Amino acid sequence: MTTTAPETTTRMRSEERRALVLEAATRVFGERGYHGATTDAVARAAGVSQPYVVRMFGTKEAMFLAVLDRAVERMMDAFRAAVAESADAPEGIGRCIATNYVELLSDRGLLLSLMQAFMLGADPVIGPEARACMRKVYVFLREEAGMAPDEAHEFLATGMMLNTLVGLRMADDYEREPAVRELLDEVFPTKLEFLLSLRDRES
Amino acid sequence: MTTTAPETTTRMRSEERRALVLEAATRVFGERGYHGATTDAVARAAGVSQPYVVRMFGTKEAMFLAVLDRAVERMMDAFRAAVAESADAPEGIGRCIATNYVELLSDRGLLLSLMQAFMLGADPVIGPEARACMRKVYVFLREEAGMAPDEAHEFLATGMMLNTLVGLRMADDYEREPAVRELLDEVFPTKLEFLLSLRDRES
DNA sequence: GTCTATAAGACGATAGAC
DNA sequence: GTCTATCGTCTTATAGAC
Repeated sequence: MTTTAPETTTRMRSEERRALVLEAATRVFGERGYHGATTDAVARAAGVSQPYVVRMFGTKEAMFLAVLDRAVERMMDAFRAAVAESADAPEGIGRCIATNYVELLSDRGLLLSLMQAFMLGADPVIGPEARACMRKVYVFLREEAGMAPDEAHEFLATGMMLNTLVGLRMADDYEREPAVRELLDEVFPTKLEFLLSLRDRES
Repeated sequence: MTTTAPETTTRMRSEERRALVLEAATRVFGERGYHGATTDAVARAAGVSQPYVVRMFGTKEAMFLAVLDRAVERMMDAFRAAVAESADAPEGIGRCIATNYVELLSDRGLLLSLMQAFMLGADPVIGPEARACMRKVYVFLREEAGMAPDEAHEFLATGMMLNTLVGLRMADDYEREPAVRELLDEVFPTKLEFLLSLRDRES
């Protein structure tokens, strides 16, 4: 309403910077976990100063919750897109969502940050928030994606396994270990090439 | 060889204490993760002093690796017992292992410590060790349990999901959230009572 | 809005008594 | 073998300049 042109520009740039830091935080949290990640590492990854990222979110904990919120929001967006696509797709809705799910790995750390949160159920602040994320996903699968309980269960189990294998960096052993090759060939039947390509990117 | 009676007694008590600390460490690492756990918390859980637990393992990292080793060893023991049992069991070997798997939850933190390690694939020391654990389990399922690749895959996926739901403390919402109730009823069809009973134990 | 400097606290590890 | 005391470091968060 009273928004002037310069003010809008500033706001936009500010939000862009925030998005940049949030993305860097997603990567760092995904890689090292909540406690292992430092605000300094996030700052360096985003190319800003450490006190600045703290200022931006107030506390490290609030920053993690923001990362979590963004992650689950993006995930739901991808799922919703998959449901829309699957209307005129020959393969089932499950496969359709699964394909989009694996592609979420492009957003480095997104699925891993979620997974890291899932391991902190005992935390008094992060725990409830993480449980809410899981509920959100399950309710989506049941109500919007129209899965039966056992379908949703199987879908979630596969997702957790994918996340775990990515967190483990199991692809690092793909060439060296025949058993690993067999496992990954089984788990990522179509998207293996994509997965292996992710290894080569920076730390 | 030169072992005297008193020395043996001392050794035994010493190993018992070590086992006690290892068990406490398993609980603490499982709950807070590698970085979130402090040597002080482990010490308090074991009822000894903080410098003592550091002395015992040299470093926090070495202590975590010892926890990891014990965890995977206990898991394989449980699996081997299940395979032996399944010889004259009507249900498949998968169900038999799965039953023993859920009962591993009694050893508080054992499965969660493993899962925490799986999220640290990027760590230069813990990462390779964690991948070795996963390989060990997969090779066991394929070669000793006689599972086909897709059976082993499904078994692992279910296991990762169980671990995740336990790490999330999803059972805390069982009564309050109908969706959670539905999910847990689906995932833990026979062992739900057992799972819910675990909630009530101390922190 | 973003930085430098730094305070305050937590943590892993060591020294040394018993 | 186990403790108390403590050092040095790392880390979050604040103060304040620009």
